[in-house]
Amino acid sequence: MPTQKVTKTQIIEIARQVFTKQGYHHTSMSDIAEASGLRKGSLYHHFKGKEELMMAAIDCFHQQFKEGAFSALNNEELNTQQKLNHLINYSEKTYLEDEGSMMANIMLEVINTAPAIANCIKKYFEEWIESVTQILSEVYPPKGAQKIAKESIAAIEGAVMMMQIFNDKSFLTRVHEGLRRRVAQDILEREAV
Amino acid sequence: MPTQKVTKTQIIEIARQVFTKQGYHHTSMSDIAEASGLRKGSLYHHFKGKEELMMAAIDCFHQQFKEGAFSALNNEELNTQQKLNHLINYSEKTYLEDEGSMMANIMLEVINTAPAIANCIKKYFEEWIESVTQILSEVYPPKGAQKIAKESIAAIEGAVMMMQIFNDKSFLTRVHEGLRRRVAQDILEREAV
Amino acid sequence: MPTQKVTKTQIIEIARQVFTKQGYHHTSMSDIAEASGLRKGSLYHHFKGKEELMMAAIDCFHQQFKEGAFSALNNEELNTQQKLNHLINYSEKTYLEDEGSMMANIMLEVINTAPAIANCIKKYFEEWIESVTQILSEVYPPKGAQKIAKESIAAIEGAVMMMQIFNDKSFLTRVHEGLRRRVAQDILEREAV
Amino acid sequence: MPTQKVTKTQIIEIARQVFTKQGYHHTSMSDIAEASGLRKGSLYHHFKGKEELMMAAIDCFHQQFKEGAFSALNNEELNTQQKLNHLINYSEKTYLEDEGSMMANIMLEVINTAPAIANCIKKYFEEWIESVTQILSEVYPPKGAQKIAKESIAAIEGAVMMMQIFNDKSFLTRVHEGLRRRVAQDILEREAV
DNA sequence: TATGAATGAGTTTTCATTCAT
DNA sequence: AATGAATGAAAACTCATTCAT
Repeated sequence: MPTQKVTKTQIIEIARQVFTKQGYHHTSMSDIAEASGLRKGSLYHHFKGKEELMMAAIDCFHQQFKEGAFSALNNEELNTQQKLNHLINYSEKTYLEDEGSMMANIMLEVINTAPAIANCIKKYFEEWIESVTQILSEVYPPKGAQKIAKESIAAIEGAVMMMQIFNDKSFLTRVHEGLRRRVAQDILEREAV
Repeated sequence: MPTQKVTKTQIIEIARQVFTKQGYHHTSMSDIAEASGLRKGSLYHHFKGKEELMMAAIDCFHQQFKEGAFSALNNEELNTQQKLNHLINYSEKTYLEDEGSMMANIMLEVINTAPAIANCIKKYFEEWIESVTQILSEVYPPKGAQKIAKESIAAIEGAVMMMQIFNDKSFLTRVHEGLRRRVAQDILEREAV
Repeated sequence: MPTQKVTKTQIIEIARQVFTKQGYHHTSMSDIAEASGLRKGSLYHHFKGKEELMMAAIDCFHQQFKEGAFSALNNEELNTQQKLNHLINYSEKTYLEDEGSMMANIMLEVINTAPAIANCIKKYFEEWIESVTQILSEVYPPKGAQKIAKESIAAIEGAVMMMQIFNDKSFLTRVHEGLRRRVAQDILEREAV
Repeated sequence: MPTQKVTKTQIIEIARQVFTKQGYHHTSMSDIAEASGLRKGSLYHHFKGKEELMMAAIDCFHQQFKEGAFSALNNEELNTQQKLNHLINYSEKTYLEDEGSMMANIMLEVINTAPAIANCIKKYFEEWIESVTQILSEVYPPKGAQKIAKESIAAIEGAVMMMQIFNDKSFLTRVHEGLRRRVAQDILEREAV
């Protein structure tokens, strides 16, 4: 019937959840339709196709992550350690809540099969690395900063994966705890100099 | 009089490559048939179905990893550090050659959609963790050994993922280099005690 | 307070163009909506459905042809040759402008699939033949008049088709030129008798 | 079931008939499947898609026309008039049997919507014109030969269309009769010179 | 063994149409 | 009048699987 049943934003949020659980290729438009209470055809009123819907879900996550995590970056009231802790805490919270990393899960699936989507996700990781690098540059030399940023994010993604595999959140909490400690220590050392 | 064109082992090896590139759900039996020079129907003489073929590929990889990596475990001529370095080297070599981790790629895809396969892969990771833990137990207390094993493997898998995303092997080489250094240092310290 | 954006007549004219280019079955209501600056749903305020819209376009063309071509029929100031030349000129002009014959294009498509539309178009051709026959009857015996009328119209439609296929207007201009010459000659001969 | 039910050639022949009746866009793969006693999916075992099937039907018709009509061209035992009469007879017979011209019907539908198909059909008309031109060149000057060829073929196609519209075969028989007479007369005149 | 043919269930997508606002 | 949302039916196409040869 012709009145609005679900907003576009709601559909995207639902799609995000379904895609996170089932992956890109194994999620059908029917699945998302059913989950959102619409009929298959109605989805095409809001999105040109499955790919566009997937990218909308990615952009939605990216945007939220930006606002939630990267926002601290430009907050001048926070010192380096506070900024990093904010990022670490936000990352931990998000991945725990989602019980996995949509970005990683989808990425591995589409990297050789859906370049448009892969590109979308790549930008997310680039931006994440870039943000962390930027903060770390306040205490490390540029090259070292980027190296640590890459290492840390890789470690987090690896931990999220293991968390999913073993259904064991300690993988995630430990990496984040480790990062927090490392940051504290390194900053202490720098300041001592 | 149809003579054997491709051996079962060859098919598995080819399937492993295709699955690694394209994932489980996006790889069709046609894809594998084409890649192996057979027709679709012929695959069913060797495997009951797609799932069995996938699991054969997983088992094959698992077996190779076992022989290649875990073998060092029981070699009494090697000391702890040598054993660990062997493991680290083998891991690095394998992931570099495959340009990705089939186990991780497939796992994330099937974890909620194909439990039989997921279980198969889970065992691989369990065994890997177990093996590393065992070696580390020669120098660390049991709890700590397992913790480090989990951390290290998570870090490696995260690095493999990033390597794929950014098409940059340094993610992988750096983690392995880091592990080598850590092992050397830790063992030195223990021995000093 | 929705004010009128496009008149019904304008929609029909636009539909006529789109149908001429793309045919009946391959033209969607969306296509026509888009071309006319309306949304799909709005078309249904003016027409019961696609079929009615198609028939409106046909009727519109038919009406124009009637006024433009057949009008000469009852003009008592014109002699037979002038009437025929008027018809021939109008036909040539119309088909050149439209770069094709909507009536023919649509007819062949719907003849076995949409009888209501087919009937509509059939009437157009009947009327056209009838009109030409009527004029020709002023110089030919009735049977012969109809025969020539049918032949001429068939020749024109065949030429329009070839014009579209080869994107070559000479097919059309030559047939019309041939008809003009034939008319002139035949009438001369009759008068000589 | 896995044994062959219909040959590829039979499918093409059936498709040709269905396409001729219903046109390209309004014929679904289901229609053809049903008409040929196969299931929808099975058609894709023989043809990559609808377009390929359509083109196969076109090629089949083209080939038959070539063998049936154009063959006389190179038969040195026939004189010009005999060759032309063969062509005219074959054309008449074919269009009467098919109760329409698939080539014309489909062409008008796809000319702006499926260029690959349009091109296929265009080649058929080009070849037809070329063949007639070649024979006519034996009695007419080259330019005149081609002009008459084009005119004749356009006239035939127009007549076929009218035959379909009015379900009246006399359109077709008369054009062909006219052509036969014209040929006879022209050749007589030339010989008189 | 190998394969070509067939199939049913499912995929993404299109589309004419309806209707509350 | 206009429109955005919704929908059911059907379109083209895919694919894992079966089986006679």
